[in-house]
Amino acid sequence: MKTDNNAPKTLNGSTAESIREKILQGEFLPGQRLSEATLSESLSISRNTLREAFRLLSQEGLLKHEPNRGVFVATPSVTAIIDIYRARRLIECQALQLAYPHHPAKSLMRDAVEKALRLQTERNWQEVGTCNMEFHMAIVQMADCERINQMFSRIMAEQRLAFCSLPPEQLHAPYVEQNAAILELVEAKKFTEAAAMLNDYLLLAERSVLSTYSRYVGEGS
Amino acid sequence: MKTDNNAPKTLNGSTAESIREKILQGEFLPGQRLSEATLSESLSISRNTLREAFRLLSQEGLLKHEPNRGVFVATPSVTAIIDIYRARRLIECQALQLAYPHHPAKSLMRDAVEKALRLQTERNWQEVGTCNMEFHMAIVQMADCERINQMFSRIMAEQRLAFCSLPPEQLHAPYVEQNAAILELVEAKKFTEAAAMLNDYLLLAERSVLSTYSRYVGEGS
DNA sequence: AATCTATTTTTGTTGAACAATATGGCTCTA
DNA sequence: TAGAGCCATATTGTTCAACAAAAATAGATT
Repeated sequence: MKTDNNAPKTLNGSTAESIREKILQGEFLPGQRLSEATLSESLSISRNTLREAFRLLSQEGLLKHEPNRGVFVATPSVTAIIDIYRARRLIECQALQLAYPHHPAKSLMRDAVEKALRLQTERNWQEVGTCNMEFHMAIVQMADCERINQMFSRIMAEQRLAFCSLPPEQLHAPYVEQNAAILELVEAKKFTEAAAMLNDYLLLAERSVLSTYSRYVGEGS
Repeated sequence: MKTDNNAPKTLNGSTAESIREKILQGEFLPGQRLSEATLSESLSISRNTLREAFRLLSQEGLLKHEPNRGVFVATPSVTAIIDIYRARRLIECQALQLAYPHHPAKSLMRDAVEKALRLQTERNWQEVGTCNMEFHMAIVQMADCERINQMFSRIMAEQRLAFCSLPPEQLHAPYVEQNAAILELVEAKKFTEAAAMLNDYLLLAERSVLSTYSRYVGEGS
């Protein structure tokens, strides 16, 4: 087993990683403008290096680059949320149908569900959300497709960004049991039923997120 | 109708566009190393600007960035081709199943098929290949999902890159009729059958490409 | 209040410089 | 001859200072 040495080897790479983290951690808020002068000084790096990191993150969808105006933390709009859930339904449900009985990702699903159940009793919603993401990431891994995995993790990062503007409380709570139910169907090798349930799950989640979103935020661009 | 002003407004953006074009046109060959000093001089731009363009294209998958070694035109390996076709089957077939009768993308499919049939008689394989790509792009657009469209066009760019190393002759020829048959099923609103046929089509295409590939190229990394 | 102009700020781009890392060739040794 | 270590070289990574170009701001004019 090789150590997955994914650590960035260049300064612009590690800078991108650091900014990515700050965005997902909520330190940089959606819509916020990131000034080259200010940020490069506060990170003690040159403007050029920072700009390279910006290009990396823009292509990932976490930053939005407006020529001659600056880079901004992406602000998921209502249409973006709809689009994200549409992509998720397409990818996740199909991945689940392509699954086979003893796929290694199944244990990842189980781990995620059990961990979520545990953390739910502690009311640790932040971590429950992470488990939920891991669960769905595991579903996608069933398709055994590297490119799909990669695009999906980007989509989930974008969605996580949308959640930043929302109250974290019960957003994930009702879904832990749903995940458990889906896992049960998978373990019973009823892949088609599992996919159908997942589809309903995602439709419901979308409606819930959208209504919460429109209550807390005005309108997306 | 607004003019889709997609033209890059910055030099690093237009540089990326220009390099992208040269890669897809075969001017830059897979595996080739792009020297910062040489390229920046031949394009009459500064190294820093070129590096920003490199970061853009690396994230698109057209270039591979190896820290401290340089950037190389991506070289699709056998495993990459397998992965690409797996992603295509997942996305395209599902998009086709999600289609509805009067979707605007259907006319795009028809245009692509008719144009391909015309160009086929002229033995213009280069353009036939482009039509084939447009046909499959149109299929994906049936899903009405911007993020899926975007990732798919990246995947197709990567595949086109793989085709650069291959003789262009009959790679697309037998598929024009297949596309026409799929279109017919779609127009007859038999979406599930169309998806099934597309799946077979892609499995066959994968086998064909792989055998051609292994005949012309040794082994991927 | 709205428009235009001038000022200021910020981004875009450049060139030179140096540090850090890989490359290639060299010698030395076994 | 094959391989290990070492040096010179080339390339990438990063910084800095400067200026051009575009956008944001403020002020003056109508």
